[in-house]
Amino acid sequence: MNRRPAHEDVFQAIAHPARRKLLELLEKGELPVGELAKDFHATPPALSQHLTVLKKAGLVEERRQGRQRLYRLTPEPLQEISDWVASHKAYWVVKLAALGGYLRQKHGNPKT
Amino acid sequence: MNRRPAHEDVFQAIAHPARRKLLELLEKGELPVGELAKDFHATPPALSQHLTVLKKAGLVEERRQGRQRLYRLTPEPLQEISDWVASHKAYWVVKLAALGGYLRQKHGNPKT
DNA sequence: TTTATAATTAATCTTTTACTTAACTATCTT
DNA sequence: AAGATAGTTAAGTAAAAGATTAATTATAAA
Repeated sequence: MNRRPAHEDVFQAIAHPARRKLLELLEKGELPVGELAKDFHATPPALSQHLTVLKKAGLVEERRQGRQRLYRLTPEPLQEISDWVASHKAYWVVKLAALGGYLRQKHGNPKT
Repeated sequence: MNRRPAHEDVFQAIAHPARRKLLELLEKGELPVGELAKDFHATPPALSQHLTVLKKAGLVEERRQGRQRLYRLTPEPLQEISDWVASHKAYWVVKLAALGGYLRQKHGNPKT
């Protein structure tokens, strides 16, 4: 069945809030670990390990410059999340809209 | 800082492929556990435990009918995923488009 | 060349996750 | 009432995830 190993799974990678934060920080552009560390309450090894997870999931790439390591976002794998959301959202929307309709009937017309 | 406990986190809940599959199955409508089990290679307790995770994340609700338990999708918490994707996708798109541009320059014009 | 800096890797520990088997609860059928 | 059915809860275990401290690598500065 060839399932992708958990440690390369993008759903898994974004499951931890610390890693989502890292991705968000990297939207500012390529940054050295030291910069990431500033906005981040964790020891250097913990940070490094989270970055490794992101790297294995293909979400970041690393480049060395002097003694710094610069990380940049490579967002392509996030497409898988986006696709999953998109392919199911159609259903949710109907579902949630139906709930909205129900609530409007029940409580009056908050948002005609 | 009031972080939501991991066992109620929707990102965590959808991180496991088995749970994503359950959500997808439930798009067909409310179903008893036995129906879910058919499309699902797992022992009853394993299935039950995955359903519990989904329930704690607010993604499904359970209703008893005779000796069956019917589960239905309550997709509202998935909005958090959708919002996260939406709020970052703007950035990815630029990033990926830029890469596309780069590739076009480099390899000729696959998709003017 | 020694020392400092930036960050990772290694080793270890704790906690959480996922799964399993066994026992249990509730309902339905006979 | 005695099974059978549907599913959960409990208890135990193994593996994975996350964090920590200590050791290591590579580069830069003194």
